[in-house]
Amino acid sequence: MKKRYLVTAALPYANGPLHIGHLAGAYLPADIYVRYLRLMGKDVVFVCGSDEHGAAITVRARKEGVTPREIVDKYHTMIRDTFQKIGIDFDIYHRTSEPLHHATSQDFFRKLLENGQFEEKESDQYYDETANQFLADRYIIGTCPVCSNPDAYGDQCEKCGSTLSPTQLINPRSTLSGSAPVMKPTTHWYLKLDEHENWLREWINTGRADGIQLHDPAEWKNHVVGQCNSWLDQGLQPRAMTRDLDWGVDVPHEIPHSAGKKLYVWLDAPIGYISATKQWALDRGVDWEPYWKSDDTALIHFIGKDNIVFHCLIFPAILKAHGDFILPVNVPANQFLNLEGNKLSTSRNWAVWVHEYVAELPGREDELRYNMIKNMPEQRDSEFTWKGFQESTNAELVGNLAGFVHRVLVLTHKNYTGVVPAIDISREFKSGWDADQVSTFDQELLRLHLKLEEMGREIEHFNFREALRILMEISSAGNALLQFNEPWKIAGDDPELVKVVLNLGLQYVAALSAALRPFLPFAADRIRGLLNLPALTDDRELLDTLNELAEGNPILQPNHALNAAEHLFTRVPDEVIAAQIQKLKSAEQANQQTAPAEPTEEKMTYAPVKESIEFDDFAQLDIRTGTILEASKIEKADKLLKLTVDLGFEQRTIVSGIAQHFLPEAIIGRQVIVLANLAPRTMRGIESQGMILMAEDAEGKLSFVSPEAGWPNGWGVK
RNA sequence: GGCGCGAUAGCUCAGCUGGUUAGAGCGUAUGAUUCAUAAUCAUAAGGUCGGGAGUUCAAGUCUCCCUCGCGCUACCA
Repeated sequence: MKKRYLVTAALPYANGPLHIGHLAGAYLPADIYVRYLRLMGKDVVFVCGSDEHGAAITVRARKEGVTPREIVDKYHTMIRDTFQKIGIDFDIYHRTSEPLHHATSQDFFRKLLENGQFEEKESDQYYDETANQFLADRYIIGTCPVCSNPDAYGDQCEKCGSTLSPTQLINPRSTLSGSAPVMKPTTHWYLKLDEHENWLREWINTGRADGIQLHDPAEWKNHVVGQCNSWLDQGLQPRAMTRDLDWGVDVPHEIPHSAGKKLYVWLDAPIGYISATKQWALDRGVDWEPYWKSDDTALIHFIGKDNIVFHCLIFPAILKAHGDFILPVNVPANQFLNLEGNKLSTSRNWAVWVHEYVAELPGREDELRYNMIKNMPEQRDSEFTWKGFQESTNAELVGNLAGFVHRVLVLTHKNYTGVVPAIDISREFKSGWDADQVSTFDQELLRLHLKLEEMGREIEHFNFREALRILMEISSAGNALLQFNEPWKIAGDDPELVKVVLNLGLQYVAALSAALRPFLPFAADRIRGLLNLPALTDDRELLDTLNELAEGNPILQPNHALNAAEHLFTRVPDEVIAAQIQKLKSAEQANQQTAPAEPTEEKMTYAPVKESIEFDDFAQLDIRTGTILEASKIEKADKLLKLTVDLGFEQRTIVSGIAQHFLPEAIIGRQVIVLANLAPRTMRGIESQGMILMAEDAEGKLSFVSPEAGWPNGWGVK
C-alpha cells in the first residue's frame, strides 16, 4: 500500500467546451477514485487544469479576431465552472498559462538538456517571409492531397481526417499573411526516445525499471498495454520537443538558438500536472516534492485512449530522463463513449455538452453521473442513449434507490416520530439478502460491511461500473428487507420486529450516504441532510463507517432524530428526452444541409486556381488516350491498383490510388486519359509508368475522364 | 497491408491464470404486496458466447484462418 496518491486527469484543451465523452473517459473515473481514497482517509491530491498552449488556439483566435488570451480565458472559465457544477472535485484546477507553469516547464527543459537527452537537429521548415517567422503546422493551409479540401491544415485535414505533414499540402499558404511560405532551415530539440525504448518495453511488460518492481502489469488494462507494445514494436523515433510559435512556453532564453522557439505542447501539458501540484502545495504551505519524487507515492493518470502513448511512453520517458521523478503505477485509460449509435463529434455537433446539460436539466447532475458510470467505456467503446438515460434514471435511481430511502424514512416517521428506534439486538427477522434466511442485526451489519469492502476493491481496480452495481445491490437488499418483513403490517402486534427492521434499514441508508459519495455526491449530501447527519467532508467518513460496521456497531444511534422525508430523485418525463433527441436530430440535419448547400461554404470548397503557366509549360505534358486492359489490387496497399493500360503503340503498367473507389474488375475496358511522360515512380515495389487522370470532387470522390466511346488509343489530348 | 483492442441474452455490458446447468442491470411475462414517485419483492422466458478449423479429458476463455467494428500506421504524383 502506498503512502500517498497523486491523481491526474487529462488537461482539457482550452478551445472548446466539455462533452459527455470527456466526462466518461477521464474525469468521472478520476473523481470517483479520488473521492473514494479521501473517504478512506488516504493522502491524495487530485490535479487538473487547462491546457492553454498550442497552435490550435492561436489559429482559432486568429479566425475569431481575438487574442489567444481571450480564447483560453473564456474556455478556462467555462470548463472550470462546468467541472464544478457536475461535481468533479479537483484539489486544484490550474492552467498552463500561469507563470509558475512556465518556470516549471523551463526548468524541466534545462534539466533534460543538461542530462544530454536532446539532440539538436536542423531541418527545413516553412517560413513566412512577410510575417518574418517560421510556421507551425497549423499555420499552414493548403489543398488536402487526399480530399482536395482547400483549407486543410499542415498537420491534419479536418474534412477527411487525414494526418498530413505541411510538405504534402498542395498550394501551401501562410495563415499569417496569406503569402506562399518558403522553406528555410530551423533548429529544434529532439528527445532521444529511441534510447528509452528498451527500458520502456521492460517497464510496460514487467512493471520493472532499473530492476525494481514498480507495478503489476496485470493490473493495467489490455488495450493500454497493447497500444504501447504496438508503438514499441514499430520502434520509437526521436521526437521534436520544440516548435516555432508565438504562443506557449519559451525555450529558456539563455540557450543558444532559442529565439522564437516554444516548447511543444505535448511536452508542456503533462508538466502541467507538476506545476498544478506545486501551486496546490504553495497554497497550503506544504511540500509538493514527495508527491512526485517519493517511491511511496502512487501516481495515477486518468485519460482517454487517445492519450495512451503520451502518458505511457513519452511522458514516462521524460520523467525518467529528468531523473528525479517517479513513474505512474497505472494509467487506467478508458475507451470512447458513443452517442446514439454514432461517434461523438465536435465539428458535427454530435455531442451532449455538459454545460448545456446542467443548464437544461438542472438539479440532475447525479443522474448524468450515474448513467455515465453505468455506461463507462472501461474495456471497450460504449454507448450512451437518451432512452437508456431515462430508463435507468427512472427505474434504478427513482424506483430502487430513492424509493428505498424514502420508504424507510416515512415508516420511521409514522411509527416512531422520526427518531431512530432503540432495538433488541437479539431479535430475529428475515434477511434482505435471502427471504428464507433468518438473521440478526449484528449479522446484517457485518454483511453490509463485506459488501462495502467488495465495492472498495472494485474501485481500487478501476472497475467503477461494478462498484456502482454493488451499491445498487445494497439498496435492493434494503427494499427486500422491508418487503420480506412487512413492517407496515405488523406494527401493532410485533413492535420489536418493526423496530429492528427499520433501524437496520436506516443503517443501510446511512452507510449508503457515505458509500454513494464518490459516485453521486449530490445525492449523498441530500441523504446526509435527510438523516440529520453532518455534511460529508470527504475525509475518512467511509473508513469510519466500515470500522463501525466491522465491530457490529450501528452508524445511527438510537434516539437520533431524522429530518422529514423527501424524494432524492424525480422521474425524467418523456418530453425532456424527446427534446434532447430532437436537439440531436436538428444538429444532424443542420450538418446535412450546410455541408454541401451553404453558398459561402461551397465557394470555399473550390480550390483556388493555381498560378498561371505558359503554353510551353503545358505543352511539356504528354497526355494520351488509353484503355485499361487489366486491373488488380496491390497487396499490402489499401488504395493502390495495378493497371495495364493500352496506349495503342504500347502497353504500360500504371499504379493508381483509386482502389477505394473502384473494383478492379469493374474498370477493365474503361477508356482513360493518361499522363504519359510523367517520370516513372516505384510504389509498393511496382514501377508506375504514367498517371491516370481523374476528376475529383470536394469530398474526394473520383471519376474517370474519358474520350467519347470508341475513340482510338494513343492519341494526344490537348 | 501491418500492429493493437473489440465482436457474449431484445438493450447496455461483466466473465482473472481453460473446469459443474454462461452472468448482471434494464426491458418483457406471470404472481405477490401497498409503507413508498404505477415505486417494491419473487419467479420465469430469452444466448449453438461473430464464422470455421485445431489443441485438450474439458474452451466464451488457448492456437490458426476468415468476417465485421474502432484506433494507430504504410501506400495515393
